[in-house]
Amino acid sequence: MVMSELPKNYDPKAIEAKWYASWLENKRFHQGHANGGEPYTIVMPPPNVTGILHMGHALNNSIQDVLIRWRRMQGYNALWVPGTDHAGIATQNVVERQLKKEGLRRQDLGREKFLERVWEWKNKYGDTIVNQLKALGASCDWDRQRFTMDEGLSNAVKEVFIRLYEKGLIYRGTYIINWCPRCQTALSDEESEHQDTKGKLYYINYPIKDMAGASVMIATTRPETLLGDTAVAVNPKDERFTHLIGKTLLLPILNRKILVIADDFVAKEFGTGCVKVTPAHDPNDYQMGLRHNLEQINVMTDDGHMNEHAGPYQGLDRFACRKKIVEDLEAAGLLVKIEEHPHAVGHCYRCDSVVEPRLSPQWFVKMKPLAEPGITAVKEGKIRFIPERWNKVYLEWMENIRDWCISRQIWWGHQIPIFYCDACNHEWADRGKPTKCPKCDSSNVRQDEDVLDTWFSSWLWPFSVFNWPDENPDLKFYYPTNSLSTASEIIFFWVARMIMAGYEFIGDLPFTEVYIHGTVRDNQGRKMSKSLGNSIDPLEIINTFSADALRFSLLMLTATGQDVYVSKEKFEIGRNFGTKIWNVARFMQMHKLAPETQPIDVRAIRLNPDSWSADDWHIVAKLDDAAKVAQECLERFRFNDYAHVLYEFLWREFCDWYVEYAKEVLYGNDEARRREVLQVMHYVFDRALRLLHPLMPFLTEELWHGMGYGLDSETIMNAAWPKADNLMLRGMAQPYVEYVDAKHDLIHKGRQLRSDYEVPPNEKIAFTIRPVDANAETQLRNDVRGIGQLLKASEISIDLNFAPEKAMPSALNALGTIYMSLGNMDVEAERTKLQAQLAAISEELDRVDARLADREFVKKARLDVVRRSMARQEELKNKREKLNALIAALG
RNA sequence: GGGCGUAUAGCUCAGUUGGCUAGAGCACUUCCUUGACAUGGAAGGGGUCACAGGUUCAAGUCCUGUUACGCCCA
Repeated sequence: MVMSELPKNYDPKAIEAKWYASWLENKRFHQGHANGGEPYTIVMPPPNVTGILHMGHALNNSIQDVLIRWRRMQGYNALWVPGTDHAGIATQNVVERQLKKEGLRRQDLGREKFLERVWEWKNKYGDTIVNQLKALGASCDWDRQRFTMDEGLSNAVKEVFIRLYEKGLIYRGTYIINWCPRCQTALSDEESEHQDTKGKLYYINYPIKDMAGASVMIATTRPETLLGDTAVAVNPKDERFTHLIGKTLLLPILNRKILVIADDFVAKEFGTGCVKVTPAHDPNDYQMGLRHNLEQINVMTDDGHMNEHAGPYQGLDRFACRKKIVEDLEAAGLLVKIEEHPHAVGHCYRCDSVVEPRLSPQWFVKMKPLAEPGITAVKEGKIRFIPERWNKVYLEWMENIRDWCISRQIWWGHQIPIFYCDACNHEWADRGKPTKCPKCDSSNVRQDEDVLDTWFSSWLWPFSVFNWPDENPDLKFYYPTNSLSTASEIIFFWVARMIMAGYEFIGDLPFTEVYIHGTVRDNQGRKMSKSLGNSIDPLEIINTFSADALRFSLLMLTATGQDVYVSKEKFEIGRNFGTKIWNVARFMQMHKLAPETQPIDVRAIRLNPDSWSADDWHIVAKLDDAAKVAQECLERFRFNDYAHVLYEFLWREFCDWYVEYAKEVLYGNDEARRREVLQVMHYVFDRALRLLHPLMPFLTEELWHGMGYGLDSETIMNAAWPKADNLMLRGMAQPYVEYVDAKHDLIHKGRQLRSDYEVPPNEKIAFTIRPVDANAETQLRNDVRGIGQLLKASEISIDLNFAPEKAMPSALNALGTIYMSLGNMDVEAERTKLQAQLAAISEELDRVDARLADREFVKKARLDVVRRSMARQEELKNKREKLNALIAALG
């Protein structure tokens, strides 16, 4: 037996570091197509290079690690591909902040030098989160770690852009886009986050030209944009205003002449029914502008200040301008009123600035044609969201998909592979870095300045990590991948787009299952965020408890797809569980066989069921149950139930019952029994460790070796996943399982008697059991010592004909009636107790009687339900009879 | 405005296709340092399953409505 002595205390820090290093050194996570087998693939949602591990990452990556470790043990060619995302705006912001401390702007460095700085930053800090994932125990194939801006992935991006461009699905156009004045770039619709804001609705009079004193009242939430108004619109069906259509108004302050137009878009109910039209600053107004041929006047600069079209307000910040213009309108007597108006305002998802809808020339992807196959795939169930409800959210978005603004006015990212010839105005896409115009041969050639949206590289992730467009065996083997685990926030940004890219460029779906986990929140239900200061640092938890504790607790608390509320104390669950397992392992090690006997080969245990006690059968059957349930839970992404079943099995069934019961044997001197009980323990514990391994990889690996279950050259990572449903075993075990469950109840009842009569735990006391029948008698007789041990009994008598001579505290059980010998007892208290039980039983019996008397119930309920009711009725009647007898016996 | 989610013990949550006496962890009460473990053991208290209707032999579970909170989209 290769068994090393386990130290008294578990030291997770040293052990976790040791095993992770060993796994890496032995390339345990590495996989390739050449190893064959059935592939099981997960691509990790690439965290931002600027990222630091938060609870959301910890949860998501624990989930993925559980899945991949489980499949690996099942014998799949399991591959988990990690990587990081260049996170265009976020990373650029970080480096710009750094520059600012040096008193520099990126423009001071110029594009090339600035990019050098970003790469420097990336090389220095970009692996922070990757290293944190290692502390978590993530079993990713780090040899395959990718970065969205590495050479291969950049090629994939270029290839995709050019294919779409040549297909006519990428176009450049001037439209209203979401502009972040702080980041000074366009954003996609998804990157503009709507936040409910307590805004105001300003009612303003626009004087009618040549009609002194007459005016039209409009309502707006953004009064500063009136400087760019080129019309006022009313609904043509709105009789209140038909007389105004065609009239000329004087734009307040600027006194520019604008017309009143009629357009169906105007909602009669909103505001005053008259709306100002600002084609350069509002998407709806823009459309209206096109319909009516209105001028588009952009009144703002890139950084959110008013420009030369803003007249006296030029140079003011947009919000300062809002304030000023309202004051001026009031002074001019044109401001009618201000109302509170809660509404949603777009905010930049990177810097939280208020987004400015603004007319701007940008690149777009035409999405409708790309969406079609992705819609079909989910409708036909080829791709499945878990929980299912996300199907609807996804389909809703896909069916109403809008074109994707992909150009960003930043420097860090994939530069758009479009080139312009300034000599002949030719525009073309190019995979290389052309220096000459292919049309006129001029060298007056420049590349488009913009870079692509970060998501334009992430949407290719499931195949670009396998070096697409290069056709290669890994790509063939591992694509499509299997499970994708991610948060709901990212369904539109990423999941939907990956599906579209998969179909468009590979002609096949990127994954078959999308598990959407919940959001990690604090105890008050708030999202964890830096600004709220309510985040719990996973690394701090790993430090105070362990990575295993973090993983176990987190998953134990996460019901499928529901949000998780965590606080530091909750991680004690995992820590305590780990300690419990550690200690039971130490207990097993304490018990050695006599030195002259052949040692147990824990790696090749040959069980002897012929010599088993009921408890041996019971624990082996319960292990089989646990394996079965664990398997089902993992297949259905029910991680909390998976954690729970192992917790229950190891702590309750194994430690609390089986081990306690085994002590009677282990401290005895029947060597054959000692041997077999130890064998059963090792058999069960080995398998339990394997079942637990995906959740608590470090502790299980340490114990698996410590107990001698694995050789130095092996790892529990590759040990076989215990198969469940040993039908023959289950059939044979069934009677024992029923008996032992009843025995546990009997012991519980005995302990209740002790507690009821305040017998101190360390005081031994005699019990007598009157079995219900001869069969129970035999079983109990075989078990008296074990039962006595758990009841702390001085003596246990089994007596089929026991009749107490004087009043004794007693309790009923399926196996018999248990009596406790007490010097002198409070008869009245015992009577009260038994009568309370009798009342409860009678009450329930009445309900069951009534149910069974109901013909409709008997006729319509399922057979097994009726049967169970009848069995219960019998049982209750029985119990009532016996309780009456017990009460009578009290005298 | 539309959609989704949640409401079960003091707290945080499970509860699968309706069917035994609604469960767990934490917290709480009492007792216990017995030979794995006090990061532990034993026993216990605590629930009108948000509210109002309905369907059904049977509803925490299904349907309708109401309220509260949260999220997403416009």
